[in-house]
Amino acid sequence: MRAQRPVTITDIAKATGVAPSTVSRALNKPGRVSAATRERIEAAARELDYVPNSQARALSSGRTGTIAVLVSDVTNPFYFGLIRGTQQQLKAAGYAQLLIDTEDSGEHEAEMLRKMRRWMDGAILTASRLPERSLAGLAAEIPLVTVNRNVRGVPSVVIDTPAGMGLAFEHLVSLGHRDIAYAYGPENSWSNRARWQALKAAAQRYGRTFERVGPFPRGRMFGSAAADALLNTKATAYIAFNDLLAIGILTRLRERGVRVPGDVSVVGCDDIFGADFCNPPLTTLTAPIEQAGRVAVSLLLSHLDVSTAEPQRRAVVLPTHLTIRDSTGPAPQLTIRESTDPAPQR
Amino acid sequence: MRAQRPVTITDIAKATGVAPSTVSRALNKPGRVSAATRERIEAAARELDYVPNSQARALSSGRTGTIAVLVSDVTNPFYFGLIRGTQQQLKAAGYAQLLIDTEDSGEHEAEMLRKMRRWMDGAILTASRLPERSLAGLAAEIPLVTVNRNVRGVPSVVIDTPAGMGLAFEHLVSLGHRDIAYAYGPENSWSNRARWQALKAAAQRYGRTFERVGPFPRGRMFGSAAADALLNTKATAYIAFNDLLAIGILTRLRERGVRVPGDVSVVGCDDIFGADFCNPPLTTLTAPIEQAGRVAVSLLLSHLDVSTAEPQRRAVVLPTHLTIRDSTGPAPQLTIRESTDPAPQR
DNA sequence: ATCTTGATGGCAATCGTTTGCCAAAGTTTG
DNA sequence: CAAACTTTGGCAAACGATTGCCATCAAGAT
Repeated sequence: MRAQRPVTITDIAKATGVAPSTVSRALNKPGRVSAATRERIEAAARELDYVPNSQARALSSGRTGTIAVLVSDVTNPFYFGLIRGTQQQLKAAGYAQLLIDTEDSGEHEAEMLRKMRRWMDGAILTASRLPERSLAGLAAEIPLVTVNRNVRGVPSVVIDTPAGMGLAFEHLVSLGHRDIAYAYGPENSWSNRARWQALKAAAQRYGRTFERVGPFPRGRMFGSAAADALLNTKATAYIAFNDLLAIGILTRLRERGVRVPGDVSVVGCDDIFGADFCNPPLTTLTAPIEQAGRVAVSLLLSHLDVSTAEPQRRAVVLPTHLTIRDSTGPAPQLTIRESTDPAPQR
Repeated sequence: MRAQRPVTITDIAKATGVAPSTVSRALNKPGRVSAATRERIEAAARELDYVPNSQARALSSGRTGTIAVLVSDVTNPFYFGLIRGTQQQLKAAGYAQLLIDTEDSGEHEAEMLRKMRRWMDGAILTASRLPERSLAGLAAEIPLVTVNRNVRGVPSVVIDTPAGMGLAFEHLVSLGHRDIAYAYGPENSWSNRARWQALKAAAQRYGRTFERVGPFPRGRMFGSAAADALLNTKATAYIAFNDLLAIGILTRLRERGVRVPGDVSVVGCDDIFGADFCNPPLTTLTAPIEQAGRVAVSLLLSHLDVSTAEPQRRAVVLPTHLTIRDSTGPAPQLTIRESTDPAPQR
């Protein structure tokens, strides 16, 4: 009712009898005007319910107060925590969050970034499908932080799932599993490749045979294909690219009458929403997802402020831990599918 | 690399030898300039990789090309589909989506809306906690569309879960359940109240006794309290405010050794991510959530364009359907907790 | 008493785009 | 052929804030 025409800086100037520039300074550069006038101006601003027009501000100052967060698929539960983390931290710093769904396409991602580079002060790429060179090039134009993607020259926060993979492997080995298989995720996922590499290394360390099925696209529904492929191996324990896939695998195994963890064990990755109440509850590598979002924002914001100062481009690594639930158990004494195991213990 | 200083409309004007105003018109009002010059200008724009500065545009035209979507909690899976729906439709219309988490607080919601009213052309309120009068007042200032909230004068899209409640009730009755209880959700939820009302009406229609426990706050963890409270009633079938609560209830029942659906049946609401793979898979009222998001955007956008034309404020109602999974089954012949049932069949 | 200096506030340009208004064409009509 | 329109393009004023530069004034130094 009250706000017919929005209150501008000029209205405040008129009300207090100073120039618009003084109002601007009083509100933004505290030291630049005398305490007395500043207080008068602040009072008037409050009184008139003044809200700065960010468009106008952006036009002259060049900063928009908006940070874009790009996710490859808003409906992927992995991003829930991430989004919440960024949201928290951004709000605390007075920034708005522009959420963009790149639909898992690198081109789409690049186009969005180009189209919107003027709308935002910086961007957080939570699952970039862009090649390294494009990323590095983009980073030269817009302040960027990547999550779970490590590119030289671009600050990043990565969740150290690869290290966690060692833990998962160890866990399965300690349960007596000798043959372990990995359900490989999408080729375009950096995390997937990193996890696979880590796992291969772990297998080598323990001298275990190790297979891989896939790649499988993102999404729970492909768990069926993955489960079938996994059952075709001689493995008794499966590690899935992520929880979504793992849950899909669990569902399919149940359909096919394979008991978990009686016949086979399953380990997921990320500990997303649902991992704790699926059937059976999933043993998984718990990632500090929300924290990753917060850290990514801090990183970005620190780069924004001291843009001219030292480059301070950092890569933050966040540790994970293994959460053991009911989907893993001792290896079956006799493999249900094959009994061929004449090989010595090691 | 190429884009040192961003290309402006003036650059194009210079390149083609026309005035900036002509460029603006060529790009925005196709009919206003001759086809020949327009083509020349478009070519130049393409050539120079021109990206309009939305801030400047917003400043003079008053429209920002941004729509805010307010959710009460980004991590609530209910919003996943919604966000995806709005995202789709907004992108198609060339708008950007500004996602805002109101943290389930009406004050926070109002403040955000106030602070950001200049950043956006309109807002979609997916779970407003604001009182009716505030909402109506706000709608006078900013184009608004509500989801699952019906306020006079504010266009809305509501998912007709109440009608679906009838279906759920019927389903349980047909399975032989005579005593049904509702796990009441948060008081500040409009949907919750609407569902409760519908259920009461259904109970009356069927002449069944009907109890209610709660209210319970939002969130899965409160399912434990709800389950305990429900077990304290003589009901053999439970309907939960939403799936999140239902899943929590399921978890607790399992803990307490109550079999579902052997001992009691459970019905949820919304069919969120997870409802199909929890243990046991949840019978629930499937809501067209994603569609709701899309419709909300269309509604809002249509209001934006014809602001001066007929008011055409509408309320769209989306139907739901019952998805029967494994959490509901025939009523137990003999209640496990009580055997007192001397009453005649009806 | 004069000069320097620092604090304070105002003027005016600027950011990039849109849009009302006007002028110069070209086109139709009587 | 003149009058009356229609196109088409340009000028210049917004939009609301920021900021470099200058003017003023008071206090301190000489």
